[in-house]
Amino acid sequence: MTKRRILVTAALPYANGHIHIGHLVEYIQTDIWVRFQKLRGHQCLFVCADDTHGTAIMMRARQEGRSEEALIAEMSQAHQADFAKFQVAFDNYGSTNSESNRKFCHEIWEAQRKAGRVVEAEVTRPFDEQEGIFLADRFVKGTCPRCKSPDQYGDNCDKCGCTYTPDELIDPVSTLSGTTPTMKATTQLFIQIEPLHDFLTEWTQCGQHLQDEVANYLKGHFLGDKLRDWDVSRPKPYFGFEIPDSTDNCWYVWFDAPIGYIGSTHDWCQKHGEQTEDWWKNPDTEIHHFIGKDITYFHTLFWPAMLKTAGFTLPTKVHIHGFLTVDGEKMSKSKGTFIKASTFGNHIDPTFLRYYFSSKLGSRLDDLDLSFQDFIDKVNSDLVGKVVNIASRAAKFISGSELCDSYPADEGLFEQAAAEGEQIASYYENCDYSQAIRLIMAQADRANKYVEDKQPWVLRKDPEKATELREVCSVALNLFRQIVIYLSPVLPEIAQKTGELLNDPITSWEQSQTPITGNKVEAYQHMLKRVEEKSIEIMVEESKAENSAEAPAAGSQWNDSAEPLEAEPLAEECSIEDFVKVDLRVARIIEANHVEGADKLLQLTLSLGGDATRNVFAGIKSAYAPEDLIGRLVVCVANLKPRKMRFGMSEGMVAAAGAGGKEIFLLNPDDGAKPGHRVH
RNA sequence: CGCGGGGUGGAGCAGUCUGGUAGCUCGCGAGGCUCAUAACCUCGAGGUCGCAGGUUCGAAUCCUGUCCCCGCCA
Repeated sequence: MTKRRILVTAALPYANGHIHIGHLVEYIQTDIWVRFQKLRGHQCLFVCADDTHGTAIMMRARQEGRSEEALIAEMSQAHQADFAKFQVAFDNYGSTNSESNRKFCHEIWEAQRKAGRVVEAEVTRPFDEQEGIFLADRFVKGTCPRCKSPDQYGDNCDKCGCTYTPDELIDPVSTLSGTTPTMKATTQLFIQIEPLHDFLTEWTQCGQHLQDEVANYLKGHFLGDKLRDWDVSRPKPYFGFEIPDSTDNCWYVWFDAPIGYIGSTHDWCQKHGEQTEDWWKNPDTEIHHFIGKDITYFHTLFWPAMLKTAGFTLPTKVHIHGFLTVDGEKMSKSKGTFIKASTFGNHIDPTFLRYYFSSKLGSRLDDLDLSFQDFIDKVNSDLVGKVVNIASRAAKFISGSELCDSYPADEGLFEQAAAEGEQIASYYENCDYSQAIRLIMAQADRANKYVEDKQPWVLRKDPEKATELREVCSVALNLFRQIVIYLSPVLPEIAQKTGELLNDPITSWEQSQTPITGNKVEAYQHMLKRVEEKSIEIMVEESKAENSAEAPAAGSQWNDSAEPLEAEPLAEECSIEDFVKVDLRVARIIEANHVEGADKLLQLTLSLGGDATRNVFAGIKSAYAPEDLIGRLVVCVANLKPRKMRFGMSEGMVAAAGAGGKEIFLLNPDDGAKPGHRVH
C-alpha cells in the first residue's frame, strides 16, 4: 500500500460557547477517521483551532468587562479540555487570532487583489449609535413585516419563514443596547465569486469532492444563478484582523476562519520542522474537511474560490454531516437535552458516546438521533455484553500464564474475521462507520458463541484438559484482540487497555491479520462500566439547571432594560493583573449598628472566618436595617487601604449594586461559600 | 410555493441503484448455561415494507398519483 499524506480538519469551534454533544458528532467522526488513517500507516495530520473573531466575541468581552484576548484564551482552554476528555486528538490546536493566521490572511488577500477580485461598494447597514457599531442581521430584532410576529431576527422570520432586510422590520431594536438602530451607509469590500463560476460548477459537480446530495443542493440553489459578491469587510470597531489596504476595516470572521486551517497547519510545521507548502501547495497531499451542513456554502463555494485564486491546493473532499437530535427532537435547553460535553463527560464514559455515534454514522448528511433508551441498550449490550465480555470470560482462566506458542485451530474464525478486514477498512475510509460496526459486532457474536460451545468453565475442572483450556482461551483472546483492533479508531482507550492485557500494544491495522502467541496475559480488569439510566436522568436534570442559570446572561429573551448600563457605562478596560490586585472575600456580618450622626452609614463588623474581622462603614442605611443584616454573607473588598472617616476607621467595603437610595442590593454568595473564600 | 431527504415487526435501522413474496441490533416470550458487569447461547412470537393504481410471470425494490414527517433556502 502506498503511504498517503493526508491533512484533515474539523470545523473550528466558535469561542463564544462551550462544546456540546452536537459538536461532538463532528469531532468524534473526524477523530475516528484520522485514527483509522494513522492505524493504516498513512501520514495523517489533524488540525483544528478556535474561531475567535467577530461581533459576538467583542460584545461578550465588553459585557464581561475584559479583553477579547482574555475571553478567547479561557474558551480555548475549555474547548481543549473537552476534546481531550472525549479522546479527540488533534496534532495541532491553534487559534484564528494568531500571527500565523494573520500571515496567511494577508497572503490570500493579496492574491485576491492581484487577481482583481476585490471590489468596493457602498451598503446601508443598521447602526447602533450607542455602541458605535454596525449590526449584523442577527443583532437586530423586531416585528416581522409580513406576519407581524414579534421578536424576530433581522434576516428572516422563523414563524412565517419570509426573508427581508433589517430595515424592513417593524420597531427594530438592537439586541446589544436596546436602542433603535439607524441606517447608515458604509463602504465595504467584496470578493467576486462569479468569475470562478465555471470552475466551481466543475469542481462541485464532478462527483469527486462532495456527496451527491450536496452537489445537487449547490446546483439547485446557487450555481443556477449568478454568484453574488461576498461581503468580507466589517467596519471597525470589530474584533478581527485589520485589512492592510483598508485600515478602517477588518476582515469578516468568515474570511479568516477557514484560513485558520492553514494557520494551524503552519504552527504544527514550525514545531516539527516541516514546510507548510508541502501540505497546502502540493497536489500529492490530500486535504479532507469535515463540517456540518450549516456551513456548507462557505466550504464548497467561497473557500475553494479563495484557494483557487491564491494558488493553494483544493480540498480533496469535504465531508458533510447532519445535525444531532435528541430523542427525535432538536436539542432543547429547557428539556435539558442541550448537553455540554463537560456535563456529559462528568456522568457518562465518553467511550460510549464515541461508540454510539459511530454505530449510527453513515457517509450521507442525514441527521443523527441520540435516543437515550437506544443509547443505553446499545452500548451496554454491544460493548459490555458482547465485546468486552469476550475478554472478561476468557482471560481469567489464563491470566498470569501465556497464550499458546502456536495459534490453535479455531474453526476458521480468526481467518474469516481477518478476511473481512479490508471490507471494514473500506467502510471506515468512506465514513460508513455504521456498516463497519455491523460487521465487527457479527464477529463478536461469533466469538461469544465459540466460548459458549467450548465451555472453558467445564474444561477447567478437569486437569487433563489444561492444554485444551489454554487453547480455547488463546483463541478467544485473539478474537477479542482482533475485534478491538478493528474498533480501535472508535475506542482508543479500550485498545490501550487491551494492549496492556496482552502485552502487545495496538499500533497498526495489520495486527488484525495475525494472531499473537506466547504473550503473557495480565489479570483482567473491567474495561467499561455499564451505563445506568439514572446517570442519564441526572445529566439531563443538570443540563436543565445549567441552562436556566445561563439564560439571564444571554440577555435579550428576558427583555432586560438597557438603562442600568447606560446610567453607568463600562469603565476603562483593565487587565487580569489589575483585577487580581483587588482581593474580594466572602465575609459574614457579625455586627451591624446605626452610626450616631451619620445619615447614610451603617457600621458593620465583618468576619473573614477565625479571628479575622474588619470594621467597615457602609453607605447602605437607606436600604437595610441593621438587624436584618446580622448573620448574612456578603462580598467585601478585603485589602482596601484603611481610611479614616469622621466616625472611625473603615477597613474595607462591601460590594453592592444598584442606583442608590432604596435601590441598593448587597451581593450574596450562593450557598456553600464560607467566610474567607476569595472571589475569583 | 420551491428544492432535498424520509415513511420497512414495540424502538433504532439495513435492503431499493443491479426486481424473485423481508433482514439486522435492541426489546419481548420460552428454554439452556453459570466462565462473564442479570453478561452469554438456542428457539420463538411479532411486519399485507405510508396509501392507491400501473409495468411485470413476479415489486419493499421500477413508473404514476396521493397522504404524512423532517431538513434547507448566503
